[in-house]
Amino acid sequence: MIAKVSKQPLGGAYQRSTIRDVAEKAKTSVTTASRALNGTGRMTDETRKRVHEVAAELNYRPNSIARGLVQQRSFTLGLLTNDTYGRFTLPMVTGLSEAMVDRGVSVFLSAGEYKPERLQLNLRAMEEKRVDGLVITGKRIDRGLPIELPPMGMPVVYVNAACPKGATGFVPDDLNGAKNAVNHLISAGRRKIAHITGPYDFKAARLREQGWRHALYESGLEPYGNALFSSWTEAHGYDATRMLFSSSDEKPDAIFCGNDQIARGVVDAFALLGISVPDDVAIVGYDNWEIFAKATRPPLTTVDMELAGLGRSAGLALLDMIAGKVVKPGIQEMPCKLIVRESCGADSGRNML
Amino acid sequence: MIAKVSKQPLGGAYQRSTIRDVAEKAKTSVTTASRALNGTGRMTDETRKRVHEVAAELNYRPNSIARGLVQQRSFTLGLLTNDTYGRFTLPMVTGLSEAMVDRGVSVFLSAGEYKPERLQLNLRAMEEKRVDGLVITGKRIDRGLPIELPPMGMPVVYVNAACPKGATGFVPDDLNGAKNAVNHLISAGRRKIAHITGPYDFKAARLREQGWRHALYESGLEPYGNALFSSWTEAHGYDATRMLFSSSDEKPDAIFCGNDQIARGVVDAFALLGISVPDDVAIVGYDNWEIFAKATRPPLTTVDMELAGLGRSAGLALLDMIAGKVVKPGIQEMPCKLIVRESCGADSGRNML
DNA sequence: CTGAAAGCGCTTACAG
DNA sequence: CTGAAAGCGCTTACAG
Repeated sequence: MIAKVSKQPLGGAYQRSTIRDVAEKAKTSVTTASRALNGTGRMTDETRKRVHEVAAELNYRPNSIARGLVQQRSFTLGLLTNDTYGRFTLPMVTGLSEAMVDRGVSVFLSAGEYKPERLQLNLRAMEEKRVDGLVITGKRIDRGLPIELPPMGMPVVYVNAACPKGATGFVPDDLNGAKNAVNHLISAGRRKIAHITGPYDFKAARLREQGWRHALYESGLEPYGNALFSSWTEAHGYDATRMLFSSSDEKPDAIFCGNDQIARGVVDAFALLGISVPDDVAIVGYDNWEIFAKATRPPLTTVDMELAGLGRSAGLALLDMIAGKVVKPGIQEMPCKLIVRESCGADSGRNML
Repeated sequence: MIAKVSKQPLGGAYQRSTIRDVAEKAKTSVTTASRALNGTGRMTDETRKRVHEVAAELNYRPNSIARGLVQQRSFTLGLLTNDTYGRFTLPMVTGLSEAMVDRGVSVFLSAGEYKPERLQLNLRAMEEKRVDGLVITGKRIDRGLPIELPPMGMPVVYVNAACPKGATGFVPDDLNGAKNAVNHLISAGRRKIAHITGPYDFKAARLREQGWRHALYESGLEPYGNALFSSWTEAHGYDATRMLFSSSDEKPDAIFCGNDQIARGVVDAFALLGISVPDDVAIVGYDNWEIFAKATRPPLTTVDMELAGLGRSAGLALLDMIAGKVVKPGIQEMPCKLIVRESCGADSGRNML
């Protein structure tokens, strides 16, 4: 016997079975069918089982639109971002959407919209879709999105973006991420540790620089010169390295880099200079952007910001807010994880926390 | 006077105004308000204008859930992908979602779900949300997604993924993309053009190889040896180049690479070999993955698959299918675009079509 | 333990 | 030109 799975009206769209179909076939009321399917109410196991069987037979899918209308919940979230390249957004949204789908919640993505009007248009579409909450995410922790939120009431969570007072936000703990990285170099015996990083104007760059200083200070070491702030590019790592090694000063035995692209530029410069990594100089990057970190020769030891976990935590917090629970406001700093590969001369294959 | 924008019930969620509020305040029936807002029906301009003013005053947002219930349309799309890294998905989804938001349609993203059960779970969530259609996308054009679609009726479009018979799909025209790239090298005076690319097992690799052969054939040139198929990695480009240049044979004066990572490896190998790019050897990559193409020294001439356009076209086709229009089935090959930078020795700054 | 009925916020024949 | 009423597919007091 073949289950009746579809009723195809002439020329119309695919027609799904409704809860009425299920109720009729299971010889119960719609009320009871609804309760059986949702695991609520009290009824004989026999009734509940029968309803479930019929639903499976009819390939029934509850219409979440109808449910949303009565429950005043859409079981959807909106994600607003201005991170066009997607470097930060994608892992984040992966973690978010995986955690959400397990709870029956789907995520609307608004990607690559960097113009304020476009962002606003997206927000309006999400308002009309009655998203239950909003995740706002950016590519730097010290900038908000140019967007005007709907007047109060809609739960919002910020990820890797500036977060208004009283709101809830999640960012990577860059200070300690950097400290751990530098401590790793120190414990591997390095003493003259330089720092090449992104623009001073980025809070992430300043935090990582602080982490570098703190770790050295705590071990009684001096920083090797000042941090070299500039752009987050390979070119900066490359140029800064050539500059560092063209002087006649005492050379560093390690370089902590503000991101993996810079680290890649550093390693490439050493290759051309004939300086060996990690024998002569140890390198640590930041981001664990695998397409760089793994392709560099040698592969980079680097700090992973655990962006998927960030997305996941933000989503769960948002769900709590939606459920009416009180969520601690303020910025939550989530731990980063050092990924040890070969560029720092320590045991590779071993991951330190 | 301050517009009344919210009614905050005690402890409850933010309460929006409904079409009833608008109708009452504009002193019309709900029917008329609905028609005024939707631009349908006939009525005095005066009435229509009044309704719109009141709606703006109340900061009214039509409840697309309620509308969806009666129109049997959700104005949402689902995107299913197994491209965890997001290299292909992100530009695609950007193009898709930008085109959709302008038409009032939002996109559910299911990212990073590579396990069949997870994909299936996502699909079920989207069925329950009553998405109007599905975009299925992958990272290679010769593989489908391990997913069982709901029995007939739901419009589906495939992007950069294998596409079942009778379905509609969009892929980049890799054959002509490669031909154009090689023709560009030929017109720049190169005659001994080698090809280093990804695994033979990938259709994209085979198509690009064919494009290379065809372009050479049409100009009466011989391919420089056989294409070197292996992995899509920098390491392969690096190793293949060292091999090519360690033999005593006549050296190629150009290398067409199957992707930008390979091209990067090739250029890096030349840097260490002391061979000048583009003076001694010209290089063309594939993908226009800017993080590679622009950071390579010199920056890469490369083929852009116009993934955003692919996403956009797929979305528009899907909308047509949803509207009941007949969409030509089969695979649509979309043109690629050669981006000229400095690695091929032609005028840089000029983009050829 | 079970069900009839109201209602979520819209749209759309149908009637005037 | 305008409106009263039915209905989309559910959930949930309320009643028995």
